[in-house]
Amino acid sequence: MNNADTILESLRAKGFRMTEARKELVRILCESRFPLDAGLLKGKLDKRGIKADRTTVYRELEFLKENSVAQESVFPDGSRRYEITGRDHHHHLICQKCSAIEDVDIDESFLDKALASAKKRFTVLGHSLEFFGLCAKCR
Amino acid sequence: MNNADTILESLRAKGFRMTEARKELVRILCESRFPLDAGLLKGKLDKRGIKADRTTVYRELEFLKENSVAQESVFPDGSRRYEITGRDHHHHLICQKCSAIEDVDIDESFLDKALASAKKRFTVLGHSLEFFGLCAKCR
DNA sequence: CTTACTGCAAAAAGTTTGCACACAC
DNA sequence: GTGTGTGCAAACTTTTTGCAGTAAG
Repeated sequence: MNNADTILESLRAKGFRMTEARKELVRILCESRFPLDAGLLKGKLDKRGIKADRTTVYRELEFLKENSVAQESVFPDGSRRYEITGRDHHHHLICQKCSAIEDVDIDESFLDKALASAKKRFTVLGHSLEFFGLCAKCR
Repeated sequence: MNNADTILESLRAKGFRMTEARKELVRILCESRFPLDAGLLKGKLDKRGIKADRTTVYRELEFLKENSVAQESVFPDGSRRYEITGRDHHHHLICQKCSAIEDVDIDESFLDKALASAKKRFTVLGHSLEFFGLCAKCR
């Protein structure tokens, strides 16, 4: 049983229904190596022959977010993107020219130290860190 | 001569015109301790009795960005915000409850090291790093 | 007087909402 | 059958564009 099926099974166990849009969105998110926005997801559904309204995609993403299946993040270009949860915490390298997106893992232990003084006056719950520049093809 | 006047003078020296909207936007950006989006800037102009259309605000922000007077960044909530350039490089702590924004300086020397391997296949030109959580009042 | 800059109207892009209907279970 | 999930239309938010008119220098 692959990752998508595991996720879908746990949703079903919670009493949620298995619709084509839900199943395929979870599969697409599991297969993607980088975060996708609502428009891209709608496009992929179309290509796979799943007809679902824009509204359904937005509502489903909200649903997946609420159920901790997908995580939302806003990219430096303003796009609101979603990726499957459960992956190791990581960040992205975004090509300014061709919009290619790669994962990058960085050691964040420094962040705790660097934020030590700030944490006295602020409870840090999370962060957003993305890098932009040029990918191998475009530089 | 304060910072805003210095900036305005250099713009005038380049042959650009001194309009009320331009002068006041630069002043507002200089005075603000955190980045503002187009809507907030429009509101501040209104309060100060400067009537300028939304369009003018957007065009002026584009102009200030092109002339390196203001820098744009997209916040984790999706808002596109602007702050005056020339300040030391820094990041922000954003309260999820009341939307308060504070500056935070962190030592980023680690980033170079952490990105060493990624830099072999990607030219890193910049990054966006914001923290979110709860401010002193809200936690 | 020249043209940078502006306002207004309209469009575009992304996202949300209300409501009746459909379909998963 | 029950209620979750859907499509459609419309509204909303944020940003952009075209064009004729205004005003800074």
